[in-house]
Amino acid sequence: MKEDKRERIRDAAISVFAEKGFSEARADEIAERAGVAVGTIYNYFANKEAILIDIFEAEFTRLKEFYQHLRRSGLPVVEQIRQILKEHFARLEERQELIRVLQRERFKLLEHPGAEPLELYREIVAYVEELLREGIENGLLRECNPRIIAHALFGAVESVTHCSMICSPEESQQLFREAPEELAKFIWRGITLEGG
Amino acid sequence: MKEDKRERIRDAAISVFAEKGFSEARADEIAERAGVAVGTIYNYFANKEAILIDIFEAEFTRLKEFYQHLRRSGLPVVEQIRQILKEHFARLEERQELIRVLQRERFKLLEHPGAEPLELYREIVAYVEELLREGIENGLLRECNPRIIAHALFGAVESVTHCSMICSPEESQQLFREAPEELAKFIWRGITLEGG
Amino acid sequence: MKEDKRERIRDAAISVFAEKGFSEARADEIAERAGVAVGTIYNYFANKEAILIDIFEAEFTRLKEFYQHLRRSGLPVVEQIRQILKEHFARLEERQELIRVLQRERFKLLEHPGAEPLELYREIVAYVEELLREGIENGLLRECNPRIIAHALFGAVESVTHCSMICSPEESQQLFREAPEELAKFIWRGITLEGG
Amino acid sequence: MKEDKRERIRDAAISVFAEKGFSEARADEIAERAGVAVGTIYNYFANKEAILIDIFEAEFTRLKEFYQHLRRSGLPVVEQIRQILKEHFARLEERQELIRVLQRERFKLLEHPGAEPLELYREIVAYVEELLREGIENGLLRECNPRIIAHALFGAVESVTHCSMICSPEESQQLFREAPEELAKFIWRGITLEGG
DNA sequence: CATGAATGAGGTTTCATTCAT
DNA sequence: AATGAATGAAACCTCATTCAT
Repeated sequence: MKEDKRERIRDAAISVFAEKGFSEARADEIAERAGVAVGTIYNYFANKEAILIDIFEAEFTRLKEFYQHLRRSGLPVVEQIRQILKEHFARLEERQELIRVLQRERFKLLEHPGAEPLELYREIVAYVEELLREGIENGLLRECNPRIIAHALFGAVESVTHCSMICSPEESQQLFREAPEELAKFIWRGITLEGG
Repeated sequence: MKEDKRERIRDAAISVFAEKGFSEARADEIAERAGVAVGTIYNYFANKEAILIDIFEAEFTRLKEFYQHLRRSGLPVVEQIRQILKEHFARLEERQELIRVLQRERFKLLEHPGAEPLELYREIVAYVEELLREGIENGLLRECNPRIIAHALFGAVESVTHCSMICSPEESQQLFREAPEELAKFIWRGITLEGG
Repeated sequence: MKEDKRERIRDAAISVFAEKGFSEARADEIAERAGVAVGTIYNYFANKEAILIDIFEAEFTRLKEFYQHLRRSGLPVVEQIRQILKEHFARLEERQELIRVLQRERFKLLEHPGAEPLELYREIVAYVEELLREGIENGLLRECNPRIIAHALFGAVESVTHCSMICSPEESQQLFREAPEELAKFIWRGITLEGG
Repeated sequence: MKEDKRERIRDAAISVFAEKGFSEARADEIAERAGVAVGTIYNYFANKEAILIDIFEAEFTRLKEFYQHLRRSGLPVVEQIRQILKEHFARLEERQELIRVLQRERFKLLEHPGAEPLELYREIVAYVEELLREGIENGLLRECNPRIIAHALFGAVESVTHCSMICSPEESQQLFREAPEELAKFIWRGITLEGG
């Protein structure tokens, strides 16, 4: 019950942050959408920014766990990358607003250089980077700068959100249906050896 | 002289927006960096948001012109894409702060659905989309959804900015040197026909 | 308690408006005199102008009720006019600042042509106008344009405020003592039939 | 030519003051309506308030001269009062905006207790007051407090402006036609001896 | 723990006034 | 004398945060 209220506040915050952006989001509105009084927010979070940090931390922790799990799975590199993409798109579909907040407010992480979320983000990218490196070493992927390509991979996936920004809701729906397959192909070709 | 002052205000705004984000940027600081009084800002722009919109509009207009020029050039698709990447990275290198603002505040465009900048952005992506479509029709590029891939292309390129966010200044420098080549390869493989 | 605070803010505003005029009245000073923080004002009123409108509305509603009550009283026209003057001067004595604000800022009502206060003001004058018309029909008052004379009646009464503006506090006091009687006579002679 | 420009600025100010009130009147708009640059205003007036003071002073000086002239005319009291009303209404008709400004901003005079305009205003009322006193002494007017009645007289006349505030332009026109006669009768009966 | 009225620091914007041209 | 861009003090209002109930 207690944790439930914290959850509700966070979800309400996600919804408002996604819509107006962090800075324009008012505590009143978060409280209203969460169905609590403004004061209650401050029983669970130190301040508005703490909610955002918490959102980042929760999602990045979740992602990190996913990657750790994946690594321990012992699946071949190819399959791991496939799983990553699958996971990403599944998450995007089920929690569009959350993903939108993470992308929209990502720059705020820089204001807390030593804090948890940025560190987690680094680790997440590092996992992918290492995966790519492994793939290269195993002769499965082509030679490349794994850090750059790891980011490019994320960038390509995230672009779907930007795309949905400029098209109609109907086009958006179609987009979300086709994007996983399209991007998987795009990325796959981008990183595998010719003829691989 | 007059246009010069407007320019100085805009550049100062870019610098502050890049650093703190639009919402946290204070008019005082923009004025200070521009070397003018606060009031002067409002002789050139209706309000703080108008500066941001102007920044978007100016850059997107510039980009649109570049794309129009490119299209009229009659260069082969391959070469056009090469030029686009070259242009993007050159711009990123010479105006990092500007690019950072465009990426950071892109979501604000949604608040002005009918306004110029969003329309320009649509046109820009549409150019790339059409270029891809042309390449596909000519048998130069593989079959794909050109809209999705157009965005993915942008996303991959933009990811460099995010990458530079999480690494040291030295790593960043190296990154900017290597990224163009790396991304060109990644994208090229991602869109060409096998063995193309 | 809550309504009490709203009241205190309104009264403080009346005091400042009377002294400096609406436009020169600063929100800080209203808050200070009301014994609240600036922000508290805006928990009760949308903005500074809303306080003024509220002042007009409250007083005009009060007046309208007085006139409605009077009309239902069935008193003879003569007595009704006597009551109106009595009421006016009593109100002037007990709430000089309020009356001063109503007179001073009356022109601001024109900026809200369809709003409540102007409408109430119209109704109030209309009551007097009709009363005069009734008196004329009954042969108690001389033939006249009741609308013009209704306004003239108000104007004459209000002039006391202007008079007090240009004389010393001592003279003012004497003025307030003598004015009711003097004006009653003046008005009475002005509207009754010769020898009435 | 020089005096002409000063005049144009003053007239423009009257027009803006009448419309928006002194405090809401912007120097830019006065300049625009006067057909000069903002800076030019300050070559002729020390500041915005000085224009208002000047407007008051000019009109009150004019009025004072009229009253002085009248007094020296040796006309009978009755005729003098008739002339005063005639003059008032003529002025109201030819310079409605000016009259509106004088009435609207009259309270600002209190902020300059020792200044010329308030002094002139005192003198003007004093003339009428004395005229009334003379009439009473001569047995032409009824016994009354001449100061109060002098103000009441002004108040009644000024009420026409307020009346025109709440009615349609067409009603206003009719009002201005009928008011002089109506008010003259009202006032005359209010101050003369019964059967006078 | 929950509430929500109160707080007041702080930011945006306005606009009277100046002064270099 | 005329100009109008530049100035910056000042005012309104917002809204994250607190704390008494």
